[in-house]
Amino acid sequence: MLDLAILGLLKEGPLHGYEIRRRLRAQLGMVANVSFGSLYPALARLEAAGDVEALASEDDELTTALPSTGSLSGERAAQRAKRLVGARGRRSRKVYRVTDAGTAHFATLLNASSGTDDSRSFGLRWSFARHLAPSSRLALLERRRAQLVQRLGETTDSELLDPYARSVVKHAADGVASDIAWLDDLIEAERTSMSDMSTSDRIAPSASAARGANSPADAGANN
Amino acid sequence: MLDLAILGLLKEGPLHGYEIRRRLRAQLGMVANVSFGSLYPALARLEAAGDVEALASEDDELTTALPSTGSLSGERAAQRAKRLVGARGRRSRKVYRVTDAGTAHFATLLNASSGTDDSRSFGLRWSFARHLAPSSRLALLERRRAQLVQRLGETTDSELLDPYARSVVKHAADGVASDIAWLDDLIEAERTSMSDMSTSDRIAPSASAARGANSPADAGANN
DNA sequence: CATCGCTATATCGGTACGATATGATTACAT
DNA sequence: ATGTAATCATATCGTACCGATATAGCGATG
Repeated sequence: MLDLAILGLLKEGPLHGYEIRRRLRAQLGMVANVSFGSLYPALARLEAAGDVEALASEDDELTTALPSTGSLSGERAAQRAKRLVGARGRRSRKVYRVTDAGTAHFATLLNASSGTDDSRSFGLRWSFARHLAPSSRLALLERRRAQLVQRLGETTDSELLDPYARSVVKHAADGVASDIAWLDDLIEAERTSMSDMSTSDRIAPSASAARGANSPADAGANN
Repeated sequence: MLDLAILGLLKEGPLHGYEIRRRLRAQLGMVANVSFGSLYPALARLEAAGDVEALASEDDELTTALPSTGSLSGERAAQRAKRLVGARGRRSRKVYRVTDAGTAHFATLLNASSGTDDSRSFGLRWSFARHLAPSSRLALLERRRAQLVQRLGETTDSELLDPYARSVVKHAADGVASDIAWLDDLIEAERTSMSDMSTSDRIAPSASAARGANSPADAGANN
């Protein structure tokens, strides 16, 4: 569940652990709240499995790609270059790059029909939906919708609970209903996108639900 | 986080593990989805800590208090009573009862201002809010509200995300906003309840937000 | 210059989950 | 009646994640 986030971020370029966490919290902080205690073991696990590999931390074009560490303005850079000989920066940060096996593993995780189905897991999957084929996207949405409908059906909204507990259950059920409505919107958008793709020209640069997504499908649809 | 649920359920009467899980999923399935792999270790942990103690499984007034196991209609009951001599039932189920130390621990957990603050933790806490003093209830609500407001503020809703990820972040932010609105309603209800309590008679059996809750405050307000 | 804060990696203990094993009892079909 | 499927009930194992903590280099502030 965390391997997916790491591999998905690393697909856009090599990063080190601290920066992975920074970006995950900045961009997907609402969805995945990852901590160091899980991130570094996950990176070690992925490296042992051959899904990622550690670069030698050359920090040649890495620091230029990371404006966050910035504030090195000329004189600072010279001072730093004089102090740090060769290939070691502040604390020898380990920069990871995704391998081919890691790309395959990412596709497997993203496309997996089983696994845990809590809201954070789905949110993470859907935030990488640009790497899925349109049919897989639709399947993922409808699978998730069926799960939520089942959850709503299992709600007993019984009156034997005190008002506080009942309030919690009611609010949670409202949240699930809101999720279902959201999924319905997404499903409709995906459907119209697919029909637009099939009926119009191959290159239709506007009015698509997936506008702005590069490489619309690089993970095979295995179902 | 699970100790709270177990102790809260056990406050209403002794139960065995399987039944604890059954009730938690039936009543608070939206909030706490507990599994055996965490429930039984938690029970053993609580027993080792002295917060609960195991009864000898007499199943005299326990099975009568559990209509779920039912369908024992006369003849079945006689057959069963003949078969099972004395104090052991189907699989020697261990019935737990909360101790005084467990009650104190429950109050501590419920009243704790620190600890994890995810939505499931708060939902569980609030579903036992009848055991809190009104001032503690209000403090809990406003603490949670401040956390959610901060979460919303940290959202960057940046446009550098692709439409799929942006949709997830947007929907999550909407959910947080909905939670804040819900909390505002609860805060207002608690405030009016407190002012009603202070301005009207001591015994006002109707028009209270906490109507139906027995023993309105048995956990001390420690803050 | 000393201390604080940020960057950066790593480990530890505890908590929770899913899968699985085991066994006893009940329901149901053959 | 007998087999067999389902349910009740407890327990354990491996794994994942989190919060707290340790360590350490470095820039900025006072």
